[in-house]
Amino acid sequence: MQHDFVYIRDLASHDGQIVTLKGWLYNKRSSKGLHFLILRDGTGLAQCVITEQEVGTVSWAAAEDATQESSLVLKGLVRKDDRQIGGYELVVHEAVLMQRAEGYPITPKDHGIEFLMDQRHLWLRSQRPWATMRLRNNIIMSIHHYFQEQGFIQMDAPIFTGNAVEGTSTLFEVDYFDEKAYLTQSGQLYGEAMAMALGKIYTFGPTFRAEKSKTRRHLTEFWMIEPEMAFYDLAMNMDMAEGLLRRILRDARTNCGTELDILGRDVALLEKADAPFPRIHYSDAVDLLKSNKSMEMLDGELEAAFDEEKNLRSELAEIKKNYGSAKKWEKKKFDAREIEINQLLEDCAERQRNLPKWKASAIAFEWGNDLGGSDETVLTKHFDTPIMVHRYPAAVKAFYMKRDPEDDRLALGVDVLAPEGYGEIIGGGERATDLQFLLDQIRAHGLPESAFSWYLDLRRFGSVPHSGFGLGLERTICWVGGLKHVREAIPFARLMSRLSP
RNA sequence: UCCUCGGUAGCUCAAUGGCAGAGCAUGCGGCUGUUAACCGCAGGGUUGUAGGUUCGAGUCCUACCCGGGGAGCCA
Repeated sequence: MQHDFVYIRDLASHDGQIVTLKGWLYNKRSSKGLHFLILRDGTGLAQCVITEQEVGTVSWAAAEDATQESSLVLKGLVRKDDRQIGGYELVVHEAVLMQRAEGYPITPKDHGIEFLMDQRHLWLRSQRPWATMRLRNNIIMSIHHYFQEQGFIQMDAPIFTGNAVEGTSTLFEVDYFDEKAYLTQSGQLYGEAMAMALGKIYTFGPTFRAEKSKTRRHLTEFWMIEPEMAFYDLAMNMDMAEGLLRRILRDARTNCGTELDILGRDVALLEKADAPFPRIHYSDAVDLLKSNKSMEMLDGELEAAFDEEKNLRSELAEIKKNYGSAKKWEKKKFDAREIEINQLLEDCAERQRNLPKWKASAIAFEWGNDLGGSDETVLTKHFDTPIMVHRYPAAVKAFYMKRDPEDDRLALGVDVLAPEGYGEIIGGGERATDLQFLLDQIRAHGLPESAFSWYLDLRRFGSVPHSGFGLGLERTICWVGGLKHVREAIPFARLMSRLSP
């Protein structure tokens, strides 16, 4: 493709040349007869210097008038400058203002999450979303490469379904030509049919849950990757899941250095996570959860939260004491630090509330329960890598799970829990193969047998051992990128309280 | 649905029950190498809504509305 302009990303290869950049004004700093235009073009940021003496009146007026997010065409000389982020700047010879933006709402200053989510269509232009979307793209490509290189076939499950898969989640109901239909909560059962036809397949598509969950880990619409493999048992399934995650980690570290830097991600933690994942039997997980080691860890963190609060409060008192005699620029610093301290104090208070609850939950935990969110967090705090907890009590898992031949109370399921409190990013397991067992399970779960007749055909005609899992894309992006909320990991998040933009 | 925290200028936040403020953004002025540039001036408010207590309410009480993150459920 021939362009009459170059991208900021490619400036290094145009050192000393006259080029044209097209983009939007990200920020502007000015002095007399001089503007520093920070241009954004989707590939990166570049500082473009324009001097009144060296350009015509039309170009100078364009630079004078340009406001934040105005669209611009800038022609000039590419010059190496080590002070710049990209290492290069543009000495502008000619500037054209395509459109003058007025009142761009996102100023170069802190904003609250609600305001930013209302402006998501514009917020995507900012640095953090820019880095996040590029990381998302990289992770998506890692997933495709990983599966394609092993001969998997990508095929998608339907989005409209006639019945609930597991009978537990709340689904979105839609009118389907006067019939009830639901938006899919999982392509799992269809994936099994496709695996019986093509061997190894994976789906990659949207999934919908109508749960009223207001947390940093939940979306009502999210993207899920669900591989399904014929002739794979639980151990092979776990190998596949671990291989996928470690591939994602490796590719992100190789390809997304700039993005992870913008996101402020501690890359050393990602490096540590790229090591063999411990595989923990449910019973061992219960023991670890209730161990002295866990209790000491929780006590230690609670103590740390109180210590931190004490230090923050004395710093705050110190600031208030010195505020009156401070110079103006010092007061600005004090104000900023005070806001920061207030936020940290809220974090401390939350930990002080949560940690005793987590401890109580761990103490009260009994073999046979499902692991709750806090229990998972406690377990993962013991490790630097994701952990794979396998063989859960069958009672808390879906009807299609195969039972453990060594302990009929257990199902051959596995959850992969990411470190640093990110929690469950994969759920999966080995599927039941016996027709009569599945019929019994469907009845025991109170599910309509008729809806599963096609699924049961998979056991009537050449039933084989098979396994698979579901990977939550946004949760994975959060973990790799060190994000706080899944809503940052998708361009336009759909939440209980948000359908727009 | 429950628990918990919050709602003050366009944005981020201050304000012992006692004159509603700062920074950023915007406008104007100054400054020829700035890195969220800086300096000066100006405009900008029904303190979420409705009641109540009080000489006096942003602040205390009651109800409601909206939002944050946590439980349940899950990826």
